[in-house]
Amino acid sequence: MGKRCGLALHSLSNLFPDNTSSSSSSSTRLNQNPNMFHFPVSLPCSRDDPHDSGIGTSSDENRLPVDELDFFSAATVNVKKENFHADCARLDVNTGLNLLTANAGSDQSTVDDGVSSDVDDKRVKNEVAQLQVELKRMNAENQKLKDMVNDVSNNYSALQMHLVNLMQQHQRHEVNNLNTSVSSRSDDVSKASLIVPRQFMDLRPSGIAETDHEPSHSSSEERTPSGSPPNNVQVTSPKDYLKTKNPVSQLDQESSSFRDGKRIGREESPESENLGRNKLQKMNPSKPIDQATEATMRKARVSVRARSEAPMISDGCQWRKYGQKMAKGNPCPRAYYRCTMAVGCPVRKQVQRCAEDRTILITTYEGNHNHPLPPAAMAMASTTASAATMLLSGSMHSGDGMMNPNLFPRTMLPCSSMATISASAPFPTVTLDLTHSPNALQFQRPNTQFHVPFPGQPQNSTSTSATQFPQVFGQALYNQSKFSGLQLSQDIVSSSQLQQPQQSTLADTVSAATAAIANDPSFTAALAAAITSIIRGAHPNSSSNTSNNNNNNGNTTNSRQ
DNA sequence: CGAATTTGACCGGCGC
DNA sequence: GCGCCGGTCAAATTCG
Repeated sequence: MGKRCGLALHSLSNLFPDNTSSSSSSSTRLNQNPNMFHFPVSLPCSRDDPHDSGIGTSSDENRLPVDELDFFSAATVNVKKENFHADCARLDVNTGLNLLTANAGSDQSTVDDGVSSDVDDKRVKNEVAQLQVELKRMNAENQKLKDMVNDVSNNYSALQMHLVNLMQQHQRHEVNNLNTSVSSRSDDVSKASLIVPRQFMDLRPSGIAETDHEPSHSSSEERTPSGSPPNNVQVTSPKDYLKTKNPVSQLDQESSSFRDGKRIGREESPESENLGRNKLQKMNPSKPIDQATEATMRKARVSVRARSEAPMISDGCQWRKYGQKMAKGNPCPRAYYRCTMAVGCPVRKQVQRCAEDRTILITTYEGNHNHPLPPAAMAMASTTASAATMLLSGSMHSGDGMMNPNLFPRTMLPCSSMATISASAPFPTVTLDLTHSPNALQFQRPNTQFHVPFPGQPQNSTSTSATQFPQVFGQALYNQSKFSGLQLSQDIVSSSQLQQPQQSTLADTVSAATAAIANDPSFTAALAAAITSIIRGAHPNSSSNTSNNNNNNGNTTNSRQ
């Protein structure tokens, strides 16, 4: 978790450009804590008037992050007053507690100077005492932050449900059509694409295990996950993708999957294991859901479609090619890579060009890294994880009757705008499509493919692989905010893209994207959603991942011989 | 010479 | 049961 937070927040915190602030003081504060979890903390207190905060010290004034706080000023005025003290504490936490404390301590010690010759000792003691107090305060603040995150999460869920309902109402007639299509499902692929059983993945930690009572609406028309990417049929295989409950840990689940001795043959192949497990689950519904969950989680994939002349998208990770096959229905070979950044890392990816448009490179990621990732890789990983979370979390509500499962794609996906849930693969696959024009937008009904383009993606643009993910990143935040029911201007995404040099590294693009986002008032919404996502364990590089390392390592090492 | 890639073979799942 | 297919392995080959 810490890693995840560090990553996401770091990137975000870096976003706060000094240029956004008119005063140098704010920038100073920002610089002090580039890695700090400022976002939630600063919300209430932020803003321009340090004086109101009652923190009268000059140091406080200096520390005030004008710009950062400005983002939230409108929305948090009341909160500010109500939580005055808490805000003060937050300021202390954010701005560098030690400095403030040290100053106060020194002041106090100054008073003591005439009393004793042990001024230094007393000063130190005072400082220690104050630090302890501050530490307690910080702990309290942390707790508050957790509460805030929970609130955001709850709001997220509520808004999401509300949005779904609204869209359902507006699209009811279409839903009827969909239902008709579902009932009369035929072999026609186009029809099948309309059939969209709920998504079975629920990455939310708090997520209630979604019970899947629905009959299988469809099975995989194609076994190739990315074999026919252009047509992302939005169908899942309910029975294969058993319900999941706790995302917390995808990795944990993955690693734990090695416990059962079900594996036969190649034990290092997670895919095989999962397939077998899924199958087993079908046959034995009474089996603990955990196994099914594990299988589902492991099978979850994120596919990225991007136009690129490069043979492979640079995503910050190190990969080794271990195979290449000619996939059926695609003249272009499919290359198989595994992550080599750590021994036993279970992450694999497939790279293949689109049969219809060979300028489109389809990269499909599977699994979670069991090792720390470089910033660039983390940005990508978090983006894809966020995308998956955004889409998949929507499934949670399908079980409560709030949403017609068949409606899911038309409601959720348009909102998520950048991703699709593909049923063309035997595994739940989130497809991030970077190949569509920005104007083809979210609420535009994506025909039979629920292929939703990135709003900020230039159409028909041929870009280097390195330029793709920044857009994804910005889009991810955009979608996060949107999915949370909050509005984040698309300008953020667009501007972030504009700031991207064509040959920039992923880290640079991420920074640029985040910087662009920082200029938008609704940035907080995006951050809130992102944080929520992180807290929920959507981030691939979570501490839980680390805990899984051992298991994963054992897994991969269990080769045939 | 070590590392990375290539490529044919192998394995398991799945449909017929 | 058989064949197809996706995915993986590992020996052979290539590269730096």
